[in-house]
Amino acid sequence: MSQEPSHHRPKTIADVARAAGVSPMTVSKVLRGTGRISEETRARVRRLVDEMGYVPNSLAGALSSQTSRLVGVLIPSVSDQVYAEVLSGINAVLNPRGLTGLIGETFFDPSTEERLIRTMLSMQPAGLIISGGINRTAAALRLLRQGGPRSVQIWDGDRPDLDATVGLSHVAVGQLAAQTFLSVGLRDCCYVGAELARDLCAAQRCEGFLSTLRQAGAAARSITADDLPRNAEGGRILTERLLGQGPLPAAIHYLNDAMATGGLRALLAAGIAVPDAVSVIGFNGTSLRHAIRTRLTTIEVPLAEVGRRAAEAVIRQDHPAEPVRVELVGLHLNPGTTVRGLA
Amino acid sequence: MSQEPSHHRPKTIADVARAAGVSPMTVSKVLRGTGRISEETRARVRRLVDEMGYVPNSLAGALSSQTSRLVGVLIPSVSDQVYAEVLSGINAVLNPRGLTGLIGETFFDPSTEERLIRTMLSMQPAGLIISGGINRTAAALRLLRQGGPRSVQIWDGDRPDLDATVGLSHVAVGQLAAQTFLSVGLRDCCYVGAELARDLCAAQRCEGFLSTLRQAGAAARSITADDLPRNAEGGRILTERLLGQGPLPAAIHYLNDAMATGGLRALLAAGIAVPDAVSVIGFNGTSLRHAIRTRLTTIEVPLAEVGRRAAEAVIRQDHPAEPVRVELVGLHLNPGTTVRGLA
DNA sequence: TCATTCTCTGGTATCGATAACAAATTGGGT
DNA sequence: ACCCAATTTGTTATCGATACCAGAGAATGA
Repeated sequence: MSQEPSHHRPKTIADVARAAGVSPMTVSKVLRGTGRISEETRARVRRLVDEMGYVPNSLAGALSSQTSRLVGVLIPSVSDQVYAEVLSGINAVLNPRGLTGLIGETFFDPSTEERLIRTMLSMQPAGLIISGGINRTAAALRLLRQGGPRSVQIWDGDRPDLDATVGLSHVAVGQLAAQTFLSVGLRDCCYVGAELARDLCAAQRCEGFLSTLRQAGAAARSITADDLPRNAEGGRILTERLLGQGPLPAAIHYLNDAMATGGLRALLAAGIAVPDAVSVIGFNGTSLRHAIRTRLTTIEVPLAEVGRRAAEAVIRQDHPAEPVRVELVGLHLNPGTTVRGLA
Repeated sequence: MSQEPSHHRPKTIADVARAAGVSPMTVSKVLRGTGRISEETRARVRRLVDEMGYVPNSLAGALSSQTSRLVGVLIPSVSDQVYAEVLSGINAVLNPRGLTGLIGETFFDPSTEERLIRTMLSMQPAGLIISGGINRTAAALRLLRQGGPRSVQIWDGDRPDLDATVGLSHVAVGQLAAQTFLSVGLRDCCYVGAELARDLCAAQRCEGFLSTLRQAGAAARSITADDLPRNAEGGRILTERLLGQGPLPAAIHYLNDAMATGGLRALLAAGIAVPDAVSVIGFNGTSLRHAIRTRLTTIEVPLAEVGRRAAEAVIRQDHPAEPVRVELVGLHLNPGTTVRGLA
């Protein structure tokens, strides 16, 4: 509706410089607050920048200065509440500092992860935050170690990797669930999960759960599937399968709260009382803390904090060759109402 | 542990070219599959690229070719399940095409949004996807219209804006909730929400809800707060406030399912039967579809589809100056069990 | 007065890739 | 043998900013 017919060439720093009667270098310095520029020039340049609606080309800037304001973030899935919370914590640290997150979803697939790492690295990010608990390809590891930007592993604290690690011990989660059941005298327990072949963190929780029970002489088994989703529906189906397999366990630990919720539905539908007949513990489902009537007993982790600390680690400016740093976050048992006899 | 002491300068296309005995241009062509290169050279270059672990610098590539493989995405919050689903849909389209999303959270704040738009534009993205339902600053609008990349508004379909819009009619959501209540004879209704001053979409749902009821001669009110979170806790607090304000409404429509869940808890805690004494309708809480025992009646929107279609719109290569395109997605009433007398 | 130090500003080369075009090579066809 | 076309490869300029250093004035000190 106005101005030049169209394609008004995007403004460059040179346009601003010309308008302000200074050199591009001076404009650059004003914009970045480096060097010594007189207050007068500074004001004039800033006014021009505003008036002209000049937006710097940070691709060019990054190329020239060899430092970008991008941070790559690789997580299994953004629609999984657990990782979304972590992502939110990451952003809370990056954003105020002018850094922007490049987001990639691996869906627990090593080759997808490798492809994304390659893509991220090609954007010359200031750092990389990558979810652990996945079987990295050799090529992916090579790429990360080739003297690229600092990389931080999150989530999996049992197998620290990359330049730093911020996560939790998934083995400890399984142990805590087992000990909780044992502490109230439940000695026939089952782990229910999906995709354990790909999600090594879930596999560790399962392993920690089963071995703790067995060491205590309790009965321990698991029922899993690699082709079912790790949501309420998957939990429902696996629980129905479990119900069809003969005697009921006294307690069930689910891969996550979504699956536990589906499981509870299946149990209730089958007329099995929770927690009187079967006790249930989930894992980390933020949105279900406040569920209705039946409050799921679950193990919680400070998800946003994992993200924040990972982001802080990735932008830290310390000696690059220092030993691998590992930070673990704590676990919290939310008692809920689905474990019989729990305080 | 090996190789050069450290700082092995990252490899460039020139290094690969030298090793392969060809010019950088040839390597570039092989890597992008453009131009005509003999099969022999092609194979040699590819082998070298692999062996050397060369990763292209796409910042430099973008600067040179004036087209990046970045798409900016601005949503209110990634930890809000609703927007996370949308983001997931966006990624599902971008990722397979080698595009990467730059993520920014506005938290419904116009000045944060403006700052993020500026940041995104500085990365020369191929396009921008921005959540609507927020009072954009004049400066933000100016930036977007200054002939930058194609921008697509999502979520808010009532006030189309930018180069294209993919969303839903929030007014229609409110109307649907109202009509549902009216259809079963509930004529004293209340809207419960938070942050309506900033989230214009929620405000429209409220408006559509109240005005539909009033036009039908039913009693309609709302209780909101701008300083409460839009989650279960906020829902609980506001519902308690509502309970303290005298006579109970016959039906409540909540801003989202998280708030509705908190509200249900408050109602049950106060000994108020749902749906016998009070009926409840939520909005769009994907994780609660399968809730336990009490299944929330809610209005659902194909969230991932909104994301997918927005992503498709942003990468579409059609005439840039075509009229604003608007795509609306449909609403779906999930009957649940919290509306008395609903089929 | 002149050297010296600050303060402020600008010139030049460069970051790593690609667009556009030019050149070299090859293979027929007559 | 020669020319034309097709195929393959290379040269040069450029994208928009910044690092690095040089240079011009102004202020200070002796």
